[in-house]
This record gives sequence, structure tokens and C-alpha cells, in this order.
Amino acid sequence: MRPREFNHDDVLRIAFDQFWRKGVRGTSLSDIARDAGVQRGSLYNAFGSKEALFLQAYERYAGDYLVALQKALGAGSLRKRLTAFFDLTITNFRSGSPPRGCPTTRGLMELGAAEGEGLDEEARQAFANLVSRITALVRDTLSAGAARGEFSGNSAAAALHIVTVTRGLAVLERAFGDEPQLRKIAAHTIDLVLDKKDR
Amino acid sequence: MRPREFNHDDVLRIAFDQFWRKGVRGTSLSDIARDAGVQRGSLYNAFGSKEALFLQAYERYAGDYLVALQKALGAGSLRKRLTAFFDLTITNFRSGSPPRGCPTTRGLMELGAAEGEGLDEEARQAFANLVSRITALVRDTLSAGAARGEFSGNSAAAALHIVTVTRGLAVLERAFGDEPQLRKIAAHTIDLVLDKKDR
DNA sequence: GGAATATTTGACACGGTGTCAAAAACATGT
DNA sequence: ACATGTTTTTGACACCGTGTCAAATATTCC
Repeated sequence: MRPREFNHDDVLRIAFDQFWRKGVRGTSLSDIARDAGVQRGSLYNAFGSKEALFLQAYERYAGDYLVALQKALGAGSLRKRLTAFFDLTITNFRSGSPPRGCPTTRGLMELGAAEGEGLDEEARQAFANLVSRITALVRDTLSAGAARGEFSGNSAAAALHIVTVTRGLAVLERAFGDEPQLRKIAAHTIDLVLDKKDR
Repeated sequence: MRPREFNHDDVLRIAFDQFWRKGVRGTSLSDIARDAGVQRGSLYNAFGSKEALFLQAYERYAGDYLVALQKALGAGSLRKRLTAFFDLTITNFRSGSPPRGCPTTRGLMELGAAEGEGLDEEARQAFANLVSRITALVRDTLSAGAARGEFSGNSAAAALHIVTVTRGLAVLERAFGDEPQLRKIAAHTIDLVLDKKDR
């Protein structure tokens, strides 16, 4: 066998970076190939299609992201955990390599991918999967908080609410790019869920 | 002058329909031209570019949508108004012409449009504009409700929260397509904002 | 060294965007 | 009625991106 002349993971990282910055439909395999110093055909040979390449890059990202969220949700009072959760979520919207005005939010990249006819059912499912897993993390955190008397209410409903807000924040970030306001909304959400009186 | 052989508004409606169903990047001007019985070149002559055509179609939609929202927010108790608001929002995700499995949610179409490098700054702004106007409508409704003693709290913050949730719902709809769950989240949000005790 | 195997490479077909000049259709003034 | 000017239509073109394919290439194993 002839060995690969490029590193599989390197390409995934480079590809994700491009997808993130320019959107899935906005980046061509030629772009990625150029950046990675690889021939375009090699990418097709190794990954099959742009869609498949995106899916692999996305899975990689989702895994890292979930680990980070788990860590954020794992220490301190319930309020601190939720605050850390929102912080990480909002930071993640823009964190990464490119400092330039990058138009695509990480948290919504999947939507750019899932625009085609229905071929990208897998992308939709991968995204749904990540949302489900995040929701489960938040739900467990709320349940644990409830057991310690820091929360009274429906953990499942509240978790879904919180995750919905984070997705909404991603959309607003995309539209306004106003991070301070996002943090206000996040704080307000925490207050609502934790039943703070002076809201 | 030679007169147009097609109706400007008809084309806008047909174009919006296609953009909605297949996403902005997923529909070609050839598709729209075929559907409208117009030559592709004529569209370029009349609108300039796909982006410009989308913007016009979107503005048209946004106007109609705002009117409908205003109506939904204008009658009954504050709870009824907010319920009608969420109902309309969720219904709008899928309402329209095509009954087939249409992958793109109306509420997020703009994101598909705003994926490019930065050329589509106008699309981003049009979307931000709609969000702002919706937020203002909700804020005013909450303020009016507060004046009647149906709500106590920060109207601006609550309105932003509510609109954030609707954007999040649009994302979830896209990912799961589970409408009953969306309605549950909406009801939960209303309860949170209106400070219902048994949540 | 030779065979088997996987990767690389370049060419190709196809479709979408956007541009352009020539042809066509109408309104107007004479 | 006819010529003129203006705008739309039409078809051709260049360019770029996706995806496929066969030939060339590099490596491992026997």
C-alpha cells in the first residue's frame, strides 16, 4: 500500500476551521486542499465527499465541545455551573483560530450544512444528537442541584428551555454580534430558571 | 420601453418559496426562472443578483410576518397574547405552500443566506432588523400588560428573552421537527416570564 | 526483484453564477 | 404611419465548484 501523504486529523482540523469561517457551502474543497497542501482529488479519495468530510470534522468538534461543557457544568453551586455553561457557550461562538470578522457562528454551522434537499439528513441528525446530549448534561446538572435543594422544578423542561435559549443566542450572535447583550440574556435566563425574585 | 413579460411580485413570491424550501444556496436562479416561466437573464436584469432577489423576497415576507405578529399580540389577556405569539411563530416555521418534507425553516432562512464571506452583510442586517422589530412588538405588549397589572418585571429583558427562545425554537424545529415539544417549551417560557408558581 | 494495493494526479463532465452584446418589443414624437 | 430611443429578452460565454475516472506513482509484502 502507498501511504497517505497527509495527516488525517490535520485535514479535519483545517477543514473545520474553513467550514466555521466561511460556512459549509461557502468553502470549496479546493480551499481546504490548498490550505492543507493536499490535492483535491486526494480529499475525495479519503473522505468521499464534502458532506462526509464535514461530518467527520463536525463529530470531532462536537466531542471536544461536549467534554468542555461537562467540565463547565461540574463544579460549584448550581448557579455557578449554569453561569459557566452559558459562558462557555457564548465564548465558543467565536473562539478558535480566526480573529478576522468571521461570519459563521460555530453553534450554527450545522445549519449551513443542512440546507440542501435532504441528502444531508446525516448532518441534521449529527446536530440533533449534539443538542440532545447537551440537554441531557444540563438536565442531570439540574437534577443534582434539585437534590441539593438548589432548584425546584421540572429539570427536563428547564434543561430544554436553557438549551433552546443557547440556540437562540447563537442566532442572535449571528445577527448582532453583540456579546454583552448575549451575556445579559444568559443571566436573565438563569434568574428565571432559578426563580430569583427580583427579576 | 419594452414592458416586462413577468410580474415582479409573482417572481418574488415564487423565489421566496424556493428559497424557503431549498435554502438560498440550494436554489439556483435557473430553478426560479423555470418555475416562473422567465429566462434566467431576465432575472439578473431585473434584480441584479441572487442575493438582491433574496433580499427583496425576504423584505416582502418580513413585512407580512410582522403584520401577522402584531395582530396576534393585540387581543386578550397578556397570557393569551403571548400564547398567540408563540403559536404563530411555531406555525410559521412550516406554514406556506409546500407540504413536502421541506428542510429549511422559514425562521432561519436568513442564516442560510448569510453564510458567505461578508458580501451578504445586507442579509444579516435585514434579519437583525426583523428580530429587532419583533422584540419591540413583544416589549410593548409586555409593557402594556404591566400597566394592567398582568406582568411585573423588566419588559425589555423579558422581550429579549422571549425572542431568543423563538429563535432557539426555530433551530430545534430544524433539528428535530418535533412540533409538540416546541409548544411545550413555548408554554414553559410563558410560565417562566409570567411568574407562574407551579412550574 | 516483482506483485498487489492504495494513493496521487490530471483530465473530464456537469451545473451554477454572472456578464455581455445582439435581437426584440414597446412608447413616443413627428 | 414611421423612425427613434429605451428597455427587456435571449443566447453565448467565462469562470468556479463538485464529483468521477483512469493512468501514474509509491509502498509493503512475498
